[in-house]
Amino acid sequence: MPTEIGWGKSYHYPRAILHVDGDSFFAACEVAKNPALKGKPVVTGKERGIVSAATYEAKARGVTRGVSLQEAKRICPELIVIDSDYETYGLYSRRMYAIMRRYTPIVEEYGIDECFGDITGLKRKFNKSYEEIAQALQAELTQELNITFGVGLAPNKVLAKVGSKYRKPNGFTPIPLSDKDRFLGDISIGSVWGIGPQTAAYLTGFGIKTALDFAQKKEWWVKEHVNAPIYDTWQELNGEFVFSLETEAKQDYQSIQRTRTFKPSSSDKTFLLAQLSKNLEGACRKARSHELSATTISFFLKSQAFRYRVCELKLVRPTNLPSDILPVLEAHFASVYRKDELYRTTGITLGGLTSTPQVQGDLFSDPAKLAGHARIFEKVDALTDRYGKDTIYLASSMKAMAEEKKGEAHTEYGTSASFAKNAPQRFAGRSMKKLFAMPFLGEVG
DNA sequence: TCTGGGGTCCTAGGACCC
DNA sequence: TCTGGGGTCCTAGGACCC
Repeated sequence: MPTEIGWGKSYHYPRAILHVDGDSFFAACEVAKNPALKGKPVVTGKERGIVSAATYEAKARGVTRGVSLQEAKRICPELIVIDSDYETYGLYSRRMYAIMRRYTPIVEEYGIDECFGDITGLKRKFNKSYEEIAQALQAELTQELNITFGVGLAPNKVLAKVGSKYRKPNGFTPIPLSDKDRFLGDISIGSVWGIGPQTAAYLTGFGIKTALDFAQKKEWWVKEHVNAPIYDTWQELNGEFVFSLETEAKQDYQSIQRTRTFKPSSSDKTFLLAQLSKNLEGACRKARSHELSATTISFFLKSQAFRYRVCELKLVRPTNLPSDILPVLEAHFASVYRKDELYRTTGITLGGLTSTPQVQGDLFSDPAKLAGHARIFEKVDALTDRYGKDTIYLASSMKAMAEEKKGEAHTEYGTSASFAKNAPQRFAGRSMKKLFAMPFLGEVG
């Protein structure tokens, strides 16, 4: 076994994987951005009405993630509540990735507040042990970003994840192969990366309570009782390197989703359609900003009892314009709507994304009209970029905006429910799942 | 954690074909 | 007319992640 010099005991890592995870990242970014907040109980998530992230000062007073702001204020009256600022978080995120890249080019940008790095074989280059490299990285992150990070060092991603969350905040936990069982015995099966509530409950049924219990199961047993991804997780808990690092910065989306939850719940059809219209606007805007077009859409209503009713459709040609999709959505709304049910959430997903073709349309649609719509939404995007979101929105979204925009001036533009007047008949006789949306476009304005 | 929003991937089972 | 066996593709939905 190779030995390492310079950091207490010598440990062997067949592969040296780092995982870095920001402590209370969103809240920490706010404090880093505005040092006057240092030492104070701060939470983010004002716009959502629940706590997204809380500083340790807030946590010390009993504020936890996910509680309503009302409740949080009650627990901690001096609490400072801030709107989420994803632009800033993204900025800090990129700086975190950049610092990791000083040590290795093999970096996976896994999430806004975390990343993996592979430093296998770099001891000579830095003239340091793996542990020392990890600690140097951690120190640089803290110094330069004014945010603390949990750091894990292990032979693979699953174990590195165990390490980064083992001690908080500002923890560093190396998990060498020879020592891993000591750590795995401490953590519940459900807190292993990749094992969610369902799988945890299933495994607990076999008496598996800790990560160690699971790791020690025989391979034949594991193969027989769990699916492939969980089997891979089992292998990593046993020190194998299975999950490789995805170093390509993810650019393309498989799908784009927008959802809205409202209180109180509603069964008002017009209101729900307006919410979906907002969802659609947002999703299409994002698609346009990435030059993507959808070939399928699905939308849903979620009831108070968290029951989903979903409708999925294929589009006859790729598009990223709400004016194309809205009529289709309206035409099929009835398939998910029950008037005696209260709904809490609406949502829409654009799927089958392809890069937007230069010239949209097919043989049967009017190219001039299509180009006109495209131009209108270019203008909409420009206005939105300049003056902010919700500067301008579809008339069909108005009822959704009414509550949020009380008294504020705003602009509306055309495209209304009348688009879809003839739509239902066009689909007569076809089964729900096999419907194809038709490119019926109406006038704008 | 009585529950916000945005994603990805896996798999069973049906449709269709030879 | 009834019967085999096997492959591929797609979809629906489950499960998980941050």
